[in-house]
Amino acid sequence: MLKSEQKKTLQRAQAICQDSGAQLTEKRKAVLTVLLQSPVPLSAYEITDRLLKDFTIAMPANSVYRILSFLQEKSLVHKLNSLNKFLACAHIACNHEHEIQQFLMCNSCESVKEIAIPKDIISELGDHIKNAGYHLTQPQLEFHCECDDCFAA
Amino acid sequence: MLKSEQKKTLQRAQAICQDSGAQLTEKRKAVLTVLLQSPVPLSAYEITDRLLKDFTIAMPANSVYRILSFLQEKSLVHKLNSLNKFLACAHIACNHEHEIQQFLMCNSCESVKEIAIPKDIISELGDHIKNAGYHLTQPQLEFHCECDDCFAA
DNA sequence: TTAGCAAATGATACTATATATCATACCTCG
DNA sequence: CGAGGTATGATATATAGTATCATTTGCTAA
Repeated sequence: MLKSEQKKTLQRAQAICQDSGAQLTEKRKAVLTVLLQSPVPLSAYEITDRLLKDFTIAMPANSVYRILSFLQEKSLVHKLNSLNKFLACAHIACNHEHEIQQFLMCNSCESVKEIAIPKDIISELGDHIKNAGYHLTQPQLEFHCECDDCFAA
Repeated sequence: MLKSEQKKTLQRAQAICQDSGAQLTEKRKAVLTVLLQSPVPLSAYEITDRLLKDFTIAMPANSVYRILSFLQEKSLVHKLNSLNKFLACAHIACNHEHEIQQFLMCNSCESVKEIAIPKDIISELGDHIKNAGYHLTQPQLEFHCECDDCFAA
């Protein structure tokens, strides 16, 4: 992510926090920045490492998890449940409503793309699930893929 | 799962192993039985507990994981990546080809149903993913839901 | 029958992921 | 200033998973 883009994103994040009466503290901002700078999702402990190396911040594990929870509540960060890793939301800076998230994860290079599956496909899936006796509540889907580059190689 | 059903399932599992020149040893059978008897998916350590309580087998963690890997290779057991838990394949006894698995998991009662999403929906998803620059490799999908009973309550 | 090999399991230690509990720091409002 | 809330830290522990090497077991071939 470009520096200028990043600055704008952080400003927008700050605004989102303030709207709900919360504060984007320095530490929270540092965690978010680490994720914004990473091309791949990071584990909580990897975030700890980066904070130390890049920001000289020694943050204990529980604080990292607490801050990640906070950022997830504000939809600034997502957790990839199948990888136990975290990534910054790709849509902080743009203004569109936060919708359901789906993730495409490359098994080779670990890149992740956050996409929105069209409503009609989701609702088809929802119908199918309903027939099986379940109700889809939080359709965060994680697709294990290969990206075009890795696929070609 | 009924006792009689279970016996049949274990016989079928044994046959599946033998077909590939592998053995369904007593310990492997015990792990599979624990999973067959559980209405909810279990973590590796929960399996350890059940083995001790129900079968008086004290199995170290690494053996449990090794056996689970073996059973996964034979498609007798699946892992729910978003929960770090394991469950017996619902289709051991029936003869149809093992297809791609999808799972509906109830957030409340933890019940899991293993379903097959129609090919055309999957391929719609696949097309959409291709447009985003990725190739779906292993479409195991895990849907976090509520089951009808819990939803009604 | 038994030496020898491969497959299966165990012992042990360790790494990685995550949470619980209580203490402390630091604002802000009266 | 002091009370109360929000944020963070210290510490310990729970949970998930892996690595390495040793031992057991059971087959196979002389």
